[in-house]
Amino acid sequence: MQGTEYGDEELKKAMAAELRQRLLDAEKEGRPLRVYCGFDPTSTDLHLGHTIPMRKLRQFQELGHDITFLIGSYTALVGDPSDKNKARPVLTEEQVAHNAQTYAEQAFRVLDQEKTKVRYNGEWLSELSLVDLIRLGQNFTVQQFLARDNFANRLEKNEPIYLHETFYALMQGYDAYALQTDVQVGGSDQLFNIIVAGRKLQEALGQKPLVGIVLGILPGTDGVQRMSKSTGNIVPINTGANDMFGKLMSIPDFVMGKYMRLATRWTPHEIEALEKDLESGRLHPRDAKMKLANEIVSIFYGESESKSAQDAFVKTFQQKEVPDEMPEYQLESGQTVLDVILAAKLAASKSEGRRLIDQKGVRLDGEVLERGDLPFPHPGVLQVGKRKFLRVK
RNA sequence: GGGCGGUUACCCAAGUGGCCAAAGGGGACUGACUGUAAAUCAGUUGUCAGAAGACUUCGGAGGUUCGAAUCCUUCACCGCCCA
Repeated sequence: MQGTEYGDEELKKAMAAELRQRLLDAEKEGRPLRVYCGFDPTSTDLHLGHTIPMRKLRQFQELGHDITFLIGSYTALVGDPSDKNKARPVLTEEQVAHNAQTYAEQAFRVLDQEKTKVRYNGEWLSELSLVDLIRLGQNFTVQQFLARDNFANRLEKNEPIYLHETFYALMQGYDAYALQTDVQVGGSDQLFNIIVAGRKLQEALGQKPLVGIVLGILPGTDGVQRMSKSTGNIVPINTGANDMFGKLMSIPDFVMGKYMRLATRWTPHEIEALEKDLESGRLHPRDAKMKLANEIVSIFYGESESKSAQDAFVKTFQQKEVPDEMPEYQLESGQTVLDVILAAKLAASKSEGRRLIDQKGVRLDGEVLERGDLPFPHPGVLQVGKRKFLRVK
């Protein structure tokens, strides 16, 4: 149960016990557990936060259980109201289909494609009639919803709570029923949907209530806020090993523990040992973070790519050497320094380019360039800021 | 249906006729330092211009005024309360 976060010790115990019982039952019946986690395909890129429940699915998979990667094609059509300030444009079916495709592709960096069922909740949700929906609703009271943290908070702050947000729980609960779920995995923000909605609906519809595996939420690169695209603190999983390594090295020290628990394959014991070494000073925080970054990058890109990402990182940032690989640019006659910066898109505007030069952030072969309006001095390696390099020929 | 309030830059948010390209915070970026793209400290953060300066921006459109984010009209969207 590493990385779980029920926010309630009793619930955790109950779930652990039920899981044990369920495993025994399944064994008796000679079948694997049906485990699923749902993802709403609202954008094209999965990030590290999404992969936390996926890795939990993977563990079940390795133990021989039956895994469903559920794509919330129907729930995504409605539009997730969590960014409730903005009317999020309702996605078209094409967009959803496209996003779903990229989600599935990325998901197989974590899951075993051969053994994973991919399902879309539109398969059954689109079949529900209004009467069906009303019947589902009869299983819940408004008070139950109002007791839920995020609704209670919003009520308190006089912020809107949309009616369809309550449908969300019902839809998700119905997913659990439709999949005859034994175990549902999700983040702690899904606690209500999983534990209240899913279990209750299953019971009402004559199924045994599922066991919820509720995982902690991974903070973003700022170390505090939940990782999410709109906050701009994500570690995307599809941008290459180097980028991922660097992004991971930029997390604050204090959040390393959470990353270790949620995003690595390490055992609780190993993590404890690491943390002890950190505390006693035997292990340097920087080295611990490198180990962490290396571990996580390996999960997605494999050992050798991760190793070379680490080498590149050390070279560039620790030893301040020029990286081996960088984009190239063919100098044209008469171009000024600023022209080149702009042409190679190292700055978004001339003003920004000037600022960078004023701030001594532009170097050619290590020499700070003081003027942007002079002709480009000579071919060489142009560095803009810490991370942008360009080989000018 | 009635009453009240809101819409400001990447995000949150101040500003209620000139001193506003617009406070503050977050984020992002740069530099110093270092232990890394951690932490800390300093700076930058509309566009164009070498600079003086010019231009565009405060939900949309129109108007008043020498001058509007600020006042008026109108349209759109949103929130809260009462029913």
